[in-house]
Amino acid sequence: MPELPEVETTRRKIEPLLAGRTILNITHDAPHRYRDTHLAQGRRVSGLSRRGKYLLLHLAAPDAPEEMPHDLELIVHLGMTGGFRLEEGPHTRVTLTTDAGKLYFNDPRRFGKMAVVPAGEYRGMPTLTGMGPEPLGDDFREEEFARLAAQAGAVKPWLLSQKPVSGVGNIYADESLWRARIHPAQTHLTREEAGRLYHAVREVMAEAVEAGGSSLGNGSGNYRQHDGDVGFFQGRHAAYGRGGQPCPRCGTDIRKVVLGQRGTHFCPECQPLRAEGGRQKADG
DNA sequence: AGAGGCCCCTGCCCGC
DNA sequence: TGCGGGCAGGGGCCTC
Repeated sequence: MPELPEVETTRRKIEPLLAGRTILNITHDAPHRYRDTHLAQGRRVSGLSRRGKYLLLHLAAPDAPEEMPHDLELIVHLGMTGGFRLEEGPHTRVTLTTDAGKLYFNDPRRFGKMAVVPAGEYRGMPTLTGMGPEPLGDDFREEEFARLAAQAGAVKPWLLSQKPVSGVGNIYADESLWRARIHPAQTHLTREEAGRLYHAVREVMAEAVEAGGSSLGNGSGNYRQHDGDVGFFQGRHAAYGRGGQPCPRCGTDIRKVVLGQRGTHFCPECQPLRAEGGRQKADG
């Protein structure tokens, strides 16, 4: 369940199960995917935060006073199919045992990753190191976003890079571009286009978080929270997954193409590709 | 420096 | 029914 709204929903959902608990052990059979998890043993989970699509479990020494900052973090990335469960299943990859019980990490495709690191020490994790601002935070500023967008190549792969803004994945990139009426392959956004996209990203992310994210899949239950809850933002998708269906704004069939190796959905009428005509002087 | 391609994995759906 | 191909919400690494 892996874009920002799904990760944030996961964070909120598992926080009551983990906050204040002591980790007794973490077991798995893939040391290269789940690194140094033994370091979490005996630590107290002092809080759960999120950065982009990464979940961060704050790990404090057992005897550390409340006011002392945590010194280790368990970083969790859900990949494409990762999620937590209360019951063990055929795709359980990691078992997390605390003094309150067990929590299982379910991940059919095994793209998910975990690592225990010193707090804030993200060397060797290029995406986390180069992560752009949180889309719903005060650090995400329209002027800076527009400045970067003016220099960027195709806008959708640029959004997916996590550099201009964090947490945007394939669904919310398509939805944000649809809302901003910008073609996914548009390069060098104008100031007006960048402004529309900035606000679209913020709106889409805020609405999706409030909706509990998007739960795709065919009802078989792959994409849901540990307690069985599903998000309902998928019912509001205007472009993503709607190839061949009418655009909610103009009725033209949504087109599906491949861009940057990712399925990409857009309205050819509302989101025309603007020709990069006569070079303008970049004197600003 | 930065963009594009390929790879990591498994499951499911579709068409033949 | 069986099987091959294509596809899937991500990101790291390598190559130009």
